[in-house]
Amino acid sequence: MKTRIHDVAERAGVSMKTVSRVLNREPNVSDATRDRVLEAARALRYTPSLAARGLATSKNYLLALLYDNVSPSYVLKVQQGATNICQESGYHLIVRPIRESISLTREDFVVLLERLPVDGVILTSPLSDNPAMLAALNQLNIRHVTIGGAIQSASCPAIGIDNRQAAEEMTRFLIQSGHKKIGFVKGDMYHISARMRYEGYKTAMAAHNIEINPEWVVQGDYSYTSGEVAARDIFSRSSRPTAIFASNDDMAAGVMAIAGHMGVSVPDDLSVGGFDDTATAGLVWPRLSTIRQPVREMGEKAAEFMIAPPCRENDVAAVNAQHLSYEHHLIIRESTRNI
Amino acid sequence: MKTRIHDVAERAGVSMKTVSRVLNREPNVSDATRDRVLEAARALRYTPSLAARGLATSKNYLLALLYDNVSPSYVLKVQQGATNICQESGYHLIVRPIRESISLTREDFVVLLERLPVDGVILTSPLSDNPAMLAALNQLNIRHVTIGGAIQSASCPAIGIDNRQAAEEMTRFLIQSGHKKIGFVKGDMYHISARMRYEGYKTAMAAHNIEINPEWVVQGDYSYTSGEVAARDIFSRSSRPTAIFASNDDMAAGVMAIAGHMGVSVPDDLSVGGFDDTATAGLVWPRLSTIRQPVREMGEKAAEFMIAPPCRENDVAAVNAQHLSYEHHLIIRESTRNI
DNA sequence: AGACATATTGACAGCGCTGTCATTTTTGTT
DNA sequence: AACAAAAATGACAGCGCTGTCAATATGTCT
Repeated sequence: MKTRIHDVAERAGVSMKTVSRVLNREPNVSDATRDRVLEAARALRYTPSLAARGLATSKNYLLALLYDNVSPSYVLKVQQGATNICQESGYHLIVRPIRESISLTREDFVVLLERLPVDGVILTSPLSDNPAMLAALNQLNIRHVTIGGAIQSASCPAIGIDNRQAAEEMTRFLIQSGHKKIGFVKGDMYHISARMRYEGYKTAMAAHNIEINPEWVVQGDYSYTSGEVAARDIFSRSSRPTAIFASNDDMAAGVMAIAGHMGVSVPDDLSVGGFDDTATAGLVWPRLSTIRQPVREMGEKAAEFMIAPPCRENDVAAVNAQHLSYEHHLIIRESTRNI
Repeated sequence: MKTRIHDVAERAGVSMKTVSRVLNREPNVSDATRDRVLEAARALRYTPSLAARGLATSKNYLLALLYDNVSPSYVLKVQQGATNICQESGYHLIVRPIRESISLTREDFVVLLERLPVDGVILTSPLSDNPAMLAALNQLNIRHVTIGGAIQSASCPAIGIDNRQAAEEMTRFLIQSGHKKIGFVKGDMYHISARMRYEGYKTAMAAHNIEINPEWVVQGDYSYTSGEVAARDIFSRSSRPTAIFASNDDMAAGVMAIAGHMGVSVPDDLSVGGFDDTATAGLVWPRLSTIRQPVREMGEKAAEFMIAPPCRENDVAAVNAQHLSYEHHLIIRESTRNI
């Protein structure tokens, strides 16, 4: 039925072990032998059995991507990046949506992780910053990497962008476009990113000596609906801002919908800034000015970290090299304008 | 380190095989023994090794979800449904985005599938209808199920909705709202769904003796951008329709964006209908009237089909029972109105 | 040429589980 | 009580691969 390593060995006239060596790119195989083996393998269309290999090496050749509740296009981009890398290395990516992760305990996560036969776990925000999850991972001694969570303070490889600086940049852009009355819609504060983005907004405002009107700063939760609620809230105040910076695209889209509904024209009466450059940003009209993160690349790097051999415990430099902050880009579209 | 079945057997005072029987819910174990084993397993926090089990049974306990290029929220819902079921049965779901699948040959797919160590493959549209993919699957004798592809004619389990009837329903709804000048944006004709939706539109129009103006029927490819292009095209004609039925939400959103841009007010000057009820439908303003598919349930059913023991070859009834057409729902929102 | 170091190769056990089949225990029947 | 039939249990091999370590081939240096 299925070809086994034994068949390849026979055809190439070598031992199984030698075939194994060639297939795993181990050293100490003569070029002639290597060629012979590779050809035999190709001719027989041999693919090694993951299960057998896993049993022998006590590896699983599987990574898990865990996510909760973030925007679909974000998750899918991470997924795409991670599978790209997995593919190259003979790994596979298994996915697990986890709903309402914030209400789960460490024990819940332990149970979940115990039955996940993987060599590494990729966490996306808000799981990236979930202490119970991180504790469970450490307890079970499972390698992991976070995307979009805290970076400097992380005790594991961590990948993201400088949310604070990016938010500062967007805010500065609005200010330089002539806006002074700038509202802000906060994201779910469970996400470190939400806190950093808020910080960035405040920093930029302070740097330009613009006082923040607290009536225009509203708590959201990163959902479209919360953006709508926030916008209704802000528009019901005695005075209105000329710009609103929503800390993600979905909320920005919510703001725009309500603006449209209330006869506030974007961008003529109101500039709206988003964050993430998800699919949403290009779907609304006018299209959102936003901050782009290189999400696919981040997914790739995360998988690379999990597949690469673990670096030595004491190698501080190597560990620091796993705290990776990617560049972001301010994308200017039609939802913002000079005044 | 990790507990093995041997440890559990020792603790329960039985043989390994008996533990195995209990864990796999095999018959012929006395209740007393079963309880003892289960307790021992729980106490030891035993989880079986997928690799070892896989090697012994020549199963992989993995399913693959293959997708190309459809809307992220759609894919994610299928994913969610499928993982739900996998979880219950100790399976795991591995994902594989496949880009530009239409340009790949059977041989490409064979190579791809050969290194996918899975027990079953779930295909979403447009892969569901890709003959090269289906041929590869059959050649390698890999179980598979399609979602959103052809149903009656499928040679494998197939899950979907009656696209034709759903499109007919939407069209009828527009007609009954007083519209006669109804345009249509076709989807990518590689998708069977796109063809069926177009059929449904034509059927409904014919049933009401309304002649279709070919100037208002434009080819799109299911993308947002193609919706924009289509709208520009339609609006540039000598006369304009009062309603446009775009055969998915993304294209409908594109139509709405261009309408907004050209001063055509939705729904006052133009009603717009979408299809799929993806996240997009709720993100645009006004929100789209559309057709909802029970996507999560479809993902669940697909996984169930792949996990359940294969039905006997000659059991025609059982095979037909695997051609499953789910109910759709017409969702009326603000993008359409009576005239 | 001989002695050693080094590079290449192979034999074999064993990873943790389940299938097969033999064995023991229980149940049912007369 | 004796026996057959059925239920419960266990011994053991082997799934396909790789790690270990021993064996052999090749090269290098006096």
